[in-house]
Amino acid sequence: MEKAPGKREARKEERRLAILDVAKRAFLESGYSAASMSAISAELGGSKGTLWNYFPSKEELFAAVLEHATAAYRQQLNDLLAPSADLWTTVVTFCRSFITKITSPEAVRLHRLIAAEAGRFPELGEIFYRRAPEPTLRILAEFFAGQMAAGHMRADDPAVAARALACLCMGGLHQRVIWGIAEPTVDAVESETHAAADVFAHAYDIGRAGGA
Amino acid sequence: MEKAPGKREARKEERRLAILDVAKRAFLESGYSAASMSAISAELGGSKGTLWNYFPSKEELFAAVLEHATAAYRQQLNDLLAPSADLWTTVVTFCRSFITKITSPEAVRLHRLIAAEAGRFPELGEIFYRRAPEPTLRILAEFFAGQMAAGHMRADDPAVAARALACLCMGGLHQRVIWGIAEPTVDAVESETHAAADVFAHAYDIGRAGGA
DNA sequence: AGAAAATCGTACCCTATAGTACGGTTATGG
DNA sequence: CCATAACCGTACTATAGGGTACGATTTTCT
Repeated sequence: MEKAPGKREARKEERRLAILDVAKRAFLESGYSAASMSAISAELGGSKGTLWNYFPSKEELFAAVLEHATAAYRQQLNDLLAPSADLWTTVVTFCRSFITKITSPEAVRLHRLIAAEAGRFPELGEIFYRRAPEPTLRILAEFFAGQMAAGHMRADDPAVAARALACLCMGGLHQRVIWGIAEPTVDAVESETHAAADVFAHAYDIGRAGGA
Repeated sequence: MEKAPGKREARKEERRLAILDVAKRAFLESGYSAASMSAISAELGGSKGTLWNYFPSKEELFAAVLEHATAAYRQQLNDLLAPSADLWTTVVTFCRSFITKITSPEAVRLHRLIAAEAGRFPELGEIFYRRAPEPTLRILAEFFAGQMAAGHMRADDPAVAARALACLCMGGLHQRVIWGIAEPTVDAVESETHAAADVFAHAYDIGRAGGA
């Protein structure tokens, strides 16, 4: 089905990506209402006609931007679970990576934007959820199911365990960063990581390496 | 210090509250950018001059609305911790009330608005945090400190325990409601309540009443 | 009653913005 | 080499929104 690219299509795709990139910055920075098509077009450098040629309205550009951004977000969340020697280390490592990702400036802006517009663009929350939190929870749940079966942690509903760990990672520092009252410094991430992992380990009878 | 009210001041205050009420609806519904001063003034029924008489700019009206709304929000969060016969029941009751409050339509809209604008109005997140999450966490932490001292739960940092419980209540259903992909039905709240309380109870060695 | 403050209605200014129109220009494909 | 599709620049429309100005009117304080 894939034909030889052809310079036409190649340039079009490249341009499309450039537009999405500029528009993404604009929307993440200012929100939907405050971002301006004219400004996006100006930063792109071409004419406004061209922009409307690619995306026939502000809403459709916005939808495309979110589609693209959440896809990239998902990509980043896929490889967070890296099994280590022991379960405790795996959990700590996951928490650290996960908290680091979700408190990164771009992730925070994306989160804000989605929360802000979820009321007026109902599909928006769904495409985000299907792409980021849901797969992450699924991977976690599958992993915990195996660990429970192997007797490395208390047996219970693995989906509940997955949600619990995700909650513990998202509720504290992440929330405060979103509210703009905390910075995701390395120290803050580390402290949050250990608090989350600690509570989780106690809840599911996970032994700490070194026997603390 | 408080002088006799005087009809002048009384009417002024009343009018001020009416403005805040209308403006609150507008901002919660549309967000800062999309809400319009002219529309607010129109819904109020007076002249635009009067509106600008009370609040000299859109930004100041917005700030006043948030100030007022978060104050009300705090009021509602204060009485959530109602000690019962045993600790397990207290925790479950708290989770249920807390989750119910934070998933209510108005709380969700407020949350969205604050998340959306925290980037551009840095003080905003702070006034919200100081008024709602922080007092709640403090009350929880004090309560847990007492329970730990009495040997009713595993002794640990009570602040960490408070944060953990709050995270467990905010991470699941609440997030999905904010993203617009879940409804805060009674059943959903109940299920979330028990999941959160269960994990917390295991993490802190809290015995269930009836010995499950 | 009379001064002062608040309100009203309305018209107005200025700027910004989504979106259109169009004639000229450049690149691509056959 | 030529038709065609994309692109550019620019000027333009229409609308809306924040904020102001001002004279007329009502309400409150003394």
